[in-house]
Amino acid sequence: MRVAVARPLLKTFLYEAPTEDVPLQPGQRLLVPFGSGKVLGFFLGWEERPMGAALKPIEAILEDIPALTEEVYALVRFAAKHYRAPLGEALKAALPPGLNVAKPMPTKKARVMKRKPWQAPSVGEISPRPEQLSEEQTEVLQGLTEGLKLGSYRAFLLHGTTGSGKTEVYLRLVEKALEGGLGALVLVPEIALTPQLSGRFWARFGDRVALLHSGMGDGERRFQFQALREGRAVVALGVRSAIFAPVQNLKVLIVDEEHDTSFKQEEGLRYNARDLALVRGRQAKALVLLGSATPSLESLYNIEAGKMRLLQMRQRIHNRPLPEIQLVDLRASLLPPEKPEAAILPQEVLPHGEKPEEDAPEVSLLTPALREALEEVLLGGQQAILFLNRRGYNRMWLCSGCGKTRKCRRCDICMTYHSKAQKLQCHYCGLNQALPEVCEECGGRFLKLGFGTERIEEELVGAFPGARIARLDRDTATSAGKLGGLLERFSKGELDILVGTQMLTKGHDFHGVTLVCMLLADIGLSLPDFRAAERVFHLLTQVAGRAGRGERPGKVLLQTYHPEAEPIAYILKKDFEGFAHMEMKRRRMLAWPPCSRVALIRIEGGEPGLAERFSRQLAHVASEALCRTSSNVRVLGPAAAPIAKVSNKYRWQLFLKAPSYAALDIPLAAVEQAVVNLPKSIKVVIDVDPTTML
DNA sequence: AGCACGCCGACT
DNA sequence: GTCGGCGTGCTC
Repeated sequence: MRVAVARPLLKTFLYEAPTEDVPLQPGQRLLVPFGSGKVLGFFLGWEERPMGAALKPIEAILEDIPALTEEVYALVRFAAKHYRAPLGEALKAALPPGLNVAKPMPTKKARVMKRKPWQAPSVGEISPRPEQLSEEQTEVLQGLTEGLKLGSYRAFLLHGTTGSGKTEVYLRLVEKALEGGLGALVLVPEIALTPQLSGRFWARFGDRVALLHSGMGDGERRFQFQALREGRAVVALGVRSAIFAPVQNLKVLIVDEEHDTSFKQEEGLRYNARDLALVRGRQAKALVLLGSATPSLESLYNIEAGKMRLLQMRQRIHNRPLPEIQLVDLRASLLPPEKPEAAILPQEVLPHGEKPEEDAPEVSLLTPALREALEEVLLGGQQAILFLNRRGYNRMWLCSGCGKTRKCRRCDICMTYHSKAQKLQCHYCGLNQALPEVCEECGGRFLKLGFGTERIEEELVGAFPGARIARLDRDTATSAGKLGGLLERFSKGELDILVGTQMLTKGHDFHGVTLVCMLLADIGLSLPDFRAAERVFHLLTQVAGRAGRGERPGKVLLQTYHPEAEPIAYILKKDFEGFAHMEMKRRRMLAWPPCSRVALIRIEGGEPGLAERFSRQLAHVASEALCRTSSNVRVLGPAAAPIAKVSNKYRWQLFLKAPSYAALDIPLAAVEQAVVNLPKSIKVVIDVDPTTML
């Protein structure tokens, strides 16, 4: 019998079948002897023993009913092939903790003995089921219901402005599915699976919903998985790995915030759950609904190609106005007129090795315009969200003597100063370092440059002593409980101002918020990634969307050094279509996705020269393979990765850019073959359809 | 990924 | 003279 072992090996293996006649289904979990030990394996199919081959017998069958349903098994096979991952490793990735190890499934008895029924988390304010839907909601839902009735594969893109009531559409669609005895799967971004959202599903569907979230304990996750597998739960709500959930009779798949990058798994089986939702939907003859206020260019491309139908909701519910967006030009508002560049340079973009002015004026992101707006909010008893996509206090410490910044000794990255922990921290590898008094190299004193959320919080507390202020980022929301607690306090009006990072941007529905400020919109604009502009545009739209979701209209302050930059200019015009057209034209011209297909090959090694040498070799191998074909695939690079060293590994990378997915196969196969002969100290990662080039 | 086998430095 | 470093190679 053919078996895939749960190891990162491209080969599969043959074993002696059990002597008695046992029915086995593809994907069924086995225990097999492998090398000197025993490992988890997956049954693939029956196969004759080759002449003269000595095969080991399998050790045990770990389950009677396969954890992986036939449908999920087919999906994983597709994913393993598409993303070029070993099948055994991919199958393992599709299983919840506890079932992805070489042990039998825990017995029913053990499960009954544990865990009282699952409790919905404490949630604060939950919007009740509205009696009446908006006109647009009704129309969209009608289109979806008709699609569902057809019982064949259909894909829709719901482009709904922030606050237009997309979540209610999802809930109603799931209701429809359940009425028809059908199962549903809802995927949300990592950070958006807040108590608020799960609370709404729980309130509507009770324990017919299984929640699948990485923040849950292993036992809980397995329990939820089993509830789906056994049909006790019929709706799965979860983050990207929930794409493999064993929902029975699956006929509705929903991907909320489909543009979000957290749907991409960045290790092992590097799948994109949004893309796999379309594949699974096709396989299951189901309806797939992708929703977003800022659809990805990939989805817009699919609309153009007629592969998906576009549904739109342009109005906010109750016809609430979209927030007014006001530009705050940091160049004008921060600077002493006689010395403009002095304040800009040290704060953000300091060219390599250049010394900043020592007498650079103290600047603050609490601009006069923002202070004024905050005062108004506080006087009116309303709430404000301040957004800054960077945690910590200072972005970097720079020696005024020698001009060098404090860098992580394991990574090619400036360390961030954290005032609460009194540490310098590397945001890439997590390394902490005690604070140096003066520069270790020249004894110079440090210039403490750049802003993080900690610094903003401190400034706020100083500027508005009476206000109730809290910070929400990875440093304060260290657990699901703390995150929920902060969100709940804010939602109940026990806080006036919340300052935070991305965590604040997604899916939250705070009705008291009338002011949102993007403290520094420029972050991310200049990343060397063809999606940089799209990312910034998405982020700014999402942030702006948090304002004015209640009775009172909202206002957004957008602070920037680059008001002319395209994503920012289009945000100010509230012109999604304009941005999308412009960006699509650019992608087409430069042949970047979605107008092409890309694979990234990253080569990591412990010494700088090693990674470089082998990346050149692999680039050569790819080019050679392409010489023999007529396809116009291009090999870009190799070049040092933008962050050239992470955790003491030097990183080089090259790209393959192809007109179609199929054209990537020849060069990738050649690279894979060459990798086998590389020394083991070199790590090579192939990322098909990468979401980030860093 | 594990795990074993196999050749070169600091210790009982 | 050994214990052990991790480079290389294999796992049905």
